Amino acid sequence: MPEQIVVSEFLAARRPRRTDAARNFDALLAAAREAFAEHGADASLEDIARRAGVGIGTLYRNFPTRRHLFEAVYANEVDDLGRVAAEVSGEPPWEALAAWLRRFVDYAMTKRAIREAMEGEESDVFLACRQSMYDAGTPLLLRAQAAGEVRTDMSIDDLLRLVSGITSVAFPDQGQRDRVLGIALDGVRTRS
Amino acid sequence: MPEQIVVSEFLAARRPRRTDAARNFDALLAAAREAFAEHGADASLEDIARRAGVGIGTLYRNFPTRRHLFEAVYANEVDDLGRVAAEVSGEPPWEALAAWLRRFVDYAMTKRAIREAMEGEESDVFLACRQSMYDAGTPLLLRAQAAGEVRTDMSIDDLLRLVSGITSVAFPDQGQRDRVLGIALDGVRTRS
DNA sequence: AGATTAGCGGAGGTGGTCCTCCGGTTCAAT
DNA sequence: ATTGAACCGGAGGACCACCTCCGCTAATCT
Repeated sequence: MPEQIVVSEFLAARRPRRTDAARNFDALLAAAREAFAEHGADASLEDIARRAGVGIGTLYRNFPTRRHLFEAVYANEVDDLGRVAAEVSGEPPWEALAAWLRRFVDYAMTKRAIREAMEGEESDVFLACRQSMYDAGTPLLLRAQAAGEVRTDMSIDDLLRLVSGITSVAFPDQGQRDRVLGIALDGVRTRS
Repeated sequence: MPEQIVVSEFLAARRPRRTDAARNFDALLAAAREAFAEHGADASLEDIARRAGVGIGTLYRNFPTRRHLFEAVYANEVDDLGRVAAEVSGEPPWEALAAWLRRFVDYAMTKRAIREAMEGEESDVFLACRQSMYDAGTPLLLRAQAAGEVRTDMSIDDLLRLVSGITSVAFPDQGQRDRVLGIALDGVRTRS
């Protein structure tokens, strides 16, 4: 099992074993994901508990601090990203990279949160997550560069910051977002 | 006098005539600019008053609601942008556009705020500001397109959203931000 | 200089969020 | 079915931001 699963293992370890407790844990995670997507990283914790149909005490038992909760949600998303990278690795170099990046954009929750996570103070979990994202994307980038499809004067860090910037801006419709992302990616490709 | 000044006229009309009041007004605007840049659009109003060395009552007298204050700061910035557009209009097409966009990025305050202003509900002032920005940028874009320097399948709206996306992401250092911006702008240029 | 009045500023009421604590409830193991 | 432990949920105190209101201050005018 590759690196990418490490994060969710960390999550699974914290998931309670009793059935009702586990259900609440999942509900909280889902509600938090939703709330963070909507209001950014400082959504109201009491609102999250409400959405999850759970008392505020339960939230605090599972996630002693806002950061714990935030990290848990984030880790979940990042894990998926690793899985997608494996899935697309069969495609031609450029298509694989583009598909992965498009998926990167689609993470609605992470839309706002990823940005706030990249700035700000680092925690172990955030560092691990970022590393995991980089590990997932780097092979795709390197392959596209080796194939002469992507300019060689940029790093995975540059690439993800570029894309997450576009992700964090509001667009009236999805079509425009795709168009603008396409333009940015044209800058990433080598000139023919 | 072109369109761009309209916004600051609106501002000047609201500026008190008494000297101490005018000073407070300016201090509040400066403090707000700073606070919004730092904490985003929901910075604490009491903190802003404190920074300005002014009572909270004074803040509310000048700006009855947070939106009023926000709009005032925003209008100020946008106005400058119009002025810069006029300044660079002598440069060659591509250089003029690029210089203007780079200036666009530099507006630290607007960094976070512009993004939040572009989503969310529209107000008259925001619409006017956006329009003013578009009015300033459109001639530069059209000229660069006419000169065959910029792809013709994108609008000023696409362009500003692209750039403001990059603006809203945190970068470890200014150099990386410039590099990434350069890459995105390569996507904007026509292929030679 | 004195009167006038615009403007100041902060005390305090309101409401929302954070987080703790513990009496009651529900699960699971026997 | 019973029992013990794990878990639930929300009442409540601390805190902070918002915004109003009004007695006081100081700028402007004559």
